[in-house]
Amino acid sequence: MNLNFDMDSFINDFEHNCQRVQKKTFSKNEVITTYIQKRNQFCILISGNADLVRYDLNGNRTIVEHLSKNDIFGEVFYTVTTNNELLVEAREKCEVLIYIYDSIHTKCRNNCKFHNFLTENLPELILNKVIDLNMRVELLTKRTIREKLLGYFTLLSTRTLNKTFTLPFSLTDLADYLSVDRSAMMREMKLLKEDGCIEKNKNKITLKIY
Amino acid sequence: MNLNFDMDSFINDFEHNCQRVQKKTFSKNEVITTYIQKRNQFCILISGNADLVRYDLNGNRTIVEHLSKNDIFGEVFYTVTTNNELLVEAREKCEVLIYIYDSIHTKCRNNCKFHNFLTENLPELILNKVIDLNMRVELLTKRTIREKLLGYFTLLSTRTLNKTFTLPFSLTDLADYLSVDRSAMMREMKLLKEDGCIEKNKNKITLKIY
DNA sequence: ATATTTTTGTTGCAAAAGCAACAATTTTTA
DNA sequence: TAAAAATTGTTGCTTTTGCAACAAAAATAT
Repeated sequence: MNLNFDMDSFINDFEHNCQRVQKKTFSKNEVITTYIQKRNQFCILISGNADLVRYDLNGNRTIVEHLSKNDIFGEVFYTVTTNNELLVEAREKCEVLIYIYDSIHTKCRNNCKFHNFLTENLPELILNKVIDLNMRVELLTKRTIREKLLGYFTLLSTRTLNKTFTLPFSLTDLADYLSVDRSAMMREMKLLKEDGCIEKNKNKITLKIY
Repeated sequence: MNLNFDMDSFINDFEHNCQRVQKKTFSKNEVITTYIQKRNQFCILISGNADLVRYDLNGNRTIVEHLSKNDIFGEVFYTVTTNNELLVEAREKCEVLIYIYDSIHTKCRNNCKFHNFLTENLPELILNKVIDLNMRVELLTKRTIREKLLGYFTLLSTRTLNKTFTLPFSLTDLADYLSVDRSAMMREMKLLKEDGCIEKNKNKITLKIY
């Protein structure tokens, strides 16, 4: 995600002098956090990528969000009404800033770097989150698997400024992300190839239309 | 939506001394704004309610968002990549604050009330937006019409603290909101009644389970 | 390097959802 | 208040999607 400020240099300079912020490292497949109880946790993904996943009662897995560098997450963004469990799973080695707060407004007593950073940049971080979520809603409201696939491919193509791009995750995960059955998605993908809409080998896709 | 600050009293006191903010009134069915071109429009719905709708190439209408008092909207929240048109339609008489800005950071030269208000309260307003959107994603990722209906009803029941509640829009709109075919939704609703999961007359629903 | 696990690709069949069409009711408008 | 428009409710049929199961390929772990 493109930011108007330099997160990296902030992170490099960041001294850990605030009791309420921690920097933690997670290895592949570790659970970074869960959204079970309300504890006002707010996290920033500094490096790596992760997924927010939900397992429902029928055993379906849904990738609710795919998180990459500079994305924010945490149960502050949720009213925990669901009866399904939400987990954030590291997809590769991840560095995460974890922060607990009472309110967005509450400033740290010692006027620490991190709080100044937050006050300054939170609106932009959250705004980016809203933009991401709106694109997610756009995708999910599409009526057919074909439209969802094409919509997602168009998104990736636009982002990379290239008709050819690599999927950020496996096809199994893609189905869980689009919230559709994997075999049905594979079938539709085959049809898209046959119709000349896409080319595909492995996780590399080329959009032939639009 | 419950806010930690008093929007109403701000609005009442609000004097229109900033060139970049306008307060406008719209009557039922008027188009409040469109998300066609990038012009950094950011709006706050002061009263009434409205829908953000999309019409796709197959003639399907989707209610992307249902907006009510204190909700924020505008194309700042969108990267306009879609080829479908997005419109905000007033569902009843609406009062709207419309604001154009270069960046969240840019402060008004005359240090006006509105800008102070924004600086102070924007994080909370946007945070609420994120929470809403996450619930929306939760709903849309559900796999069946039945699950979507029950999920939505549970949401309304939780919000109103009551097993019986009135839908905020017509059944036709509900289908467009859940992004499913209306007749299929009606059929599922009938089954829900037959299975004793809900009771229903007109737009009043009672949840019998959970 | 080999065994194990995960992912990919495929299919037949079943279930769910979409489409079209229409009548009945309710709401809106003239 | 009568006419027009929109919403609700329903159904038969078609299409799409999901499910289950399996083989092949690839990735991962031992």
